[in-house]
Amino acid sequence: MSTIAMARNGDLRRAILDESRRLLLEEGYASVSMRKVAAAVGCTATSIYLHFENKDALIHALIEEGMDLLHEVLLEASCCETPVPERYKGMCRAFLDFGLANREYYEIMFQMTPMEMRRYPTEKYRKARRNLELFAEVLLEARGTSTDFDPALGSIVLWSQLHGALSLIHAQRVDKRYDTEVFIDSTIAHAMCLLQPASTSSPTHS
Amino acid sequence: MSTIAMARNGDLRRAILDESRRLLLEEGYASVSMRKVAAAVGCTATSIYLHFENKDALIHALIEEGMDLLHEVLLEASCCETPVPERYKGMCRAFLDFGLANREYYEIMFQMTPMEMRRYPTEKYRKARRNLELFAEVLLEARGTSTDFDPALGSIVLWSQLHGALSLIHAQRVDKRYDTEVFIDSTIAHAMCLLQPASTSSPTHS
Amino acid sequence: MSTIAMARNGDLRRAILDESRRLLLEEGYASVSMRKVAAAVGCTATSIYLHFENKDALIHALIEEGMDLLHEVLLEASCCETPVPERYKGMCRAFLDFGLANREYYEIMFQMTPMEMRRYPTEKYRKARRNLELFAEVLLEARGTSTDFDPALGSIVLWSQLHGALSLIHAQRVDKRYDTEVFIDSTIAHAMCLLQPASTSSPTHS
Amino acid sequence: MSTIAMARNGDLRRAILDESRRLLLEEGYASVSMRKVAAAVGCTATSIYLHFENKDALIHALIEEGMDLLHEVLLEASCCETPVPERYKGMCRAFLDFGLANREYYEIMFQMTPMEMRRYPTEKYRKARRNLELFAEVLLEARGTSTDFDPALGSIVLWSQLHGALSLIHAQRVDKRYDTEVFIDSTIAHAMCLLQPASTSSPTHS
DNA sequence: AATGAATGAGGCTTCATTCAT
DNA sequence: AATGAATGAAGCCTCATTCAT
Repeated sequence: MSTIAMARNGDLRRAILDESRRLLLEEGYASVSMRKVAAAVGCTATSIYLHFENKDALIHALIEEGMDLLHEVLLEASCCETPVPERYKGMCRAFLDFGLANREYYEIMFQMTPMEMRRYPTEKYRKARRNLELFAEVLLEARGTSTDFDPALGSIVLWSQLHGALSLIHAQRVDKRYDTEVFIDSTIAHAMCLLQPASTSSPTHS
Repeated sequence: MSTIAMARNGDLRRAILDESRRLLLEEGYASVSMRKVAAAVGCTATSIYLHFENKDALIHALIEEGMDLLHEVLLEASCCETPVPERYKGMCRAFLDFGLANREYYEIMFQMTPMEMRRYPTEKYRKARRNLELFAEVLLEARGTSTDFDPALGSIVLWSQLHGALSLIHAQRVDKRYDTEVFIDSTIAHAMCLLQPASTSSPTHS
Repeated sequence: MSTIAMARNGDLRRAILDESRRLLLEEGYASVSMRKVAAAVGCTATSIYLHFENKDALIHALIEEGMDLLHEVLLEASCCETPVPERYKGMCRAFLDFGLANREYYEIMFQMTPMEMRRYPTEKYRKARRNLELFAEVLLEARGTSTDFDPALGSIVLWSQLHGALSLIHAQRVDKRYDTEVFIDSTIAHAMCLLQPASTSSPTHS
Repeated sequence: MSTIAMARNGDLRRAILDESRRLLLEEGYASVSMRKVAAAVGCTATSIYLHFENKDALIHALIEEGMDLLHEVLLEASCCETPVPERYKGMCRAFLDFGLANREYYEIMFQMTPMEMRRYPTEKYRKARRNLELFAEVLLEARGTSTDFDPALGSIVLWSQLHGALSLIHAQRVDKRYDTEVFIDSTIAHAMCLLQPASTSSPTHS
């Protein structure tokens, strides 16, 4: 035990976060218990409380890390000088890839209900919202603002669509006949619609 | 205790299902425990096992009820003779309304991971798939089949989008500045895109 | 369920005993629970109580059957006209074979302490004792009665030795280097000593 | 509750072991449950898990204590300079006395089936085997090694005989007409046979 | 900054048994 | 002769958290 403790060189907080994330990703949310994290990190459960007020605070910290990671990924996809459709597509793909590669991370970030978790502190939500703003920006660039189109609202719609795709994939609800790759491509194709005004043709009634 | 027991004359199974749903709605999945359900219903935990083999079987029964309910709703929205775009829109709205009105059902039906729950028995999945088929049918009617479009795949994409919207609403992740009604309308508007072939031209605005 | 019930043709008591024995032998004592027996037999747990006062009574009945079975086996080995040493050896082997072939049976017959089980009714013990008497008889025939030798006591000593061998085998405590067959043979060889007066040679002190 | 807790100042582990043994002795193995032990010792069931990984680990600890105790007793009986027959007899008696005086230990040490208990860790079996080796040594000294006699095998046969005697006594299966003392003496007398080659001649009395 | 001991609540599940029908 | 509904006790175990050191 002391050897493990030695290895982490004083930065217990860091070690706790790392092991929590590893446990989350490798063994699922149920394995992120104070005891198991402590065991993995080589310290006492009690020690965790010196660095995190309680389990929720630990989870919140993980969520924050996830949000930052996602933000980096999206920033990179959005700040380049590629033309709008490609950039938009790249951002969608970046979001989806992040969700696919970090299932459990993604779930605590976006799937958890306030009921299951003391509410994620409000000030941190702002950080999360930056990601949406990146989507809003590219939508603004593509379609401008009009009475017909609100980029902020559009970004939420887009996000919800991408989120839905990830959510079903994670829950293994997508028909196995379709490869994840195929489904992802169709999802992106559908998301591209948001770059253009709705076609005026069809909806007659209403 | 006997007074409570009196209250549910005879149909304990029904009472268990109802209380489970209520707990699910009011306190979240983690709170649905055999003990709590028993307490809520006014019987022993053991008694639950007379009606359900184990906790999973109880959850599965709820899922099945939800699936049936959803199917009814969608059938009604789909079988009428209204023209395609209206019908399609009606089905989307029916799905969303179902999700909004039955969060407790919806979450166990579509949000739960196989890891959290012994897999939902395969034969029951077939029942669940009927709902997707209704969507596929209307998409087929609207767009036919082509190398560019697979109605079955389209129905999954549609479903995933609607699901994403519900999922974020349930998780209370949608910006409060937007009324749920507004978000729902935009969601449906976006879903309408699937009725038409993707525009071949690149977007015009830059 | 009714088909199974049909199959047993009114003799539920017999079916219960048969399934209990099967469960005992195939799945171990822990699997002999009223519910499991009932499930195996295709009736209600309650029904068992119509035929057996309680679980102990059911176990007692099994024990009795076991005792009878063992008695048959020993009778056959003892009543023939073979000369004493062979007959004696045959009886030992019959006892050991019975124990090897009916592990769980054997354990409820001889291993269970009164603590684990309401005491086996006294009148039934008499039945059990018949088996010892067969051993006593052959010992009497071989060595007669003297101040040095009491056949009844000798039969208990013999029985305890054979029992010890079976008990260790059942508990898988015999060194794996020795084949069960080899160990059994040595056991019998040692048991043969009882046919002869203790050698006067060695024990000097005391 | 605090008064009981007071009583065991500091050594909870010891108290748990002691109370487990007492329960084992007084109520049998089936009654050794985490809850009962906790109640007897005056702590929470949870607390037991601070000292023992699970129920098996607790039982294993008891077994180990028993093994050590038995080894001490046998060592003392075997290391003295008394001549072989006396020494051998002393060891037999020591083993039997240990079993009589420590039924609770003895039963978990030698009676328990792997099915009832996750297998006793292999490395601890080595400790148990030392006891057999003491018997093998004295048999070797008495009879040497030959094609007719394998001291190791002989020690197992001896052990099984002694074990059988104890097992029947514990299960209260020995006819009450015979005093335990008398039965024990006969057992030892029979065990003495192992010190000498089996007589080659067939028994004389018909 | 960290630990070890302890707790109380609660998780799912199985059991033998009873009672009214 | 048989059932179905129900119970209360108990099984093992894990959790987040606290407190004294």
